[in-house]
Amino acid sequence: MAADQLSNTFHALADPTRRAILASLTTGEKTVSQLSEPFEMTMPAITKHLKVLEKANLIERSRDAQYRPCHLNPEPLKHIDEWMEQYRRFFEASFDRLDEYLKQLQTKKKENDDT
Amino acid sequence: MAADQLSNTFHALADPTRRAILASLTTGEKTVSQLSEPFEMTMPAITKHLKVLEKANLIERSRDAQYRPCHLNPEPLKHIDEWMEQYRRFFEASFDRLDEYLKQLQTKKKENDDT
DNA sequence: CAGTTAATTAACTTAATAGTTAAATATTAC
DNA sequence: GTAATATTTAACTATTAAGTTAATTAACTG
Repeated sequence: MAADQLSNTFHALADPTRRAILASLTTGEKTVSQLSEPFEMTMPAITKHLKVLEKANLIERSRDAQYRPCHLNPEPLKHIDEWMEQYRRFFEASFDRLDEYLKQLQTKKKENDDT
Repeated sequence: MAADQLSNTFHALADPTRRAILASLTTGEKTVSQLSEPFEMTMPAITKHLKVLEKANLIERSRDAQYRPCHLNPEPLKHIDEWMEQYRRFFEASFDRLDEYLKQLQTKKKENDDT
């Protein structure tokens, strides 16, 4: 695998199990057992996937008793988003961007209304 | 490699040579020789990279005499952008999105002024 | 300290990647 | 039809990836 960080990140994302793990971490920290629960795969396999995600800097780990909780680090995704910028004009009209922004504002508004 | 399209796309992007090829295609169609020119790599190696990009549907090819020109297909990048949506809130404040939209509007305006 | 739970490491297998060189194919140009 | 150019395919090598089972480490629990 190429040593550059963008390649590491894309490589880490090129596997459905790893993407599912990331998605699972959007709701907060999880232990390895919790993360492995949805998959028909042994724990060592999950450990390896976590190593790939960690190498790509997409997750960070801590220690809590026997547990090694993981949490999401979104930074590398931001870099992908920035890399994508040079291609946006090829697949996206500028007004779609506004649409999206307005949708986000509405979501924010609802969140604020709720609290 | 996993069979799903998103995995194929991420895999194709996980190599600096392939990303450089894509970037090169943003300025228009190129032949294989033209694409291989910047790289210290044999033609068959480039052919293989093109096959990976083609499998990911990131490029399309035609025939022009001996040449097999390639052009960019941005569709899979759009899918990545959509996939990314679930993570944007983790790395991006909503006003960044507005900033970007306004920048795009300015660019469009300039383009229109020029023509 | 003995036992249990959580997670990792080691050793191994199988398949896929990324590159090479040499040969083959397709098209044009004379 | 022969030669030249552009590109691909074949055959091979070395490395990495993704999974397994079995053994090990780390920390808690009684």
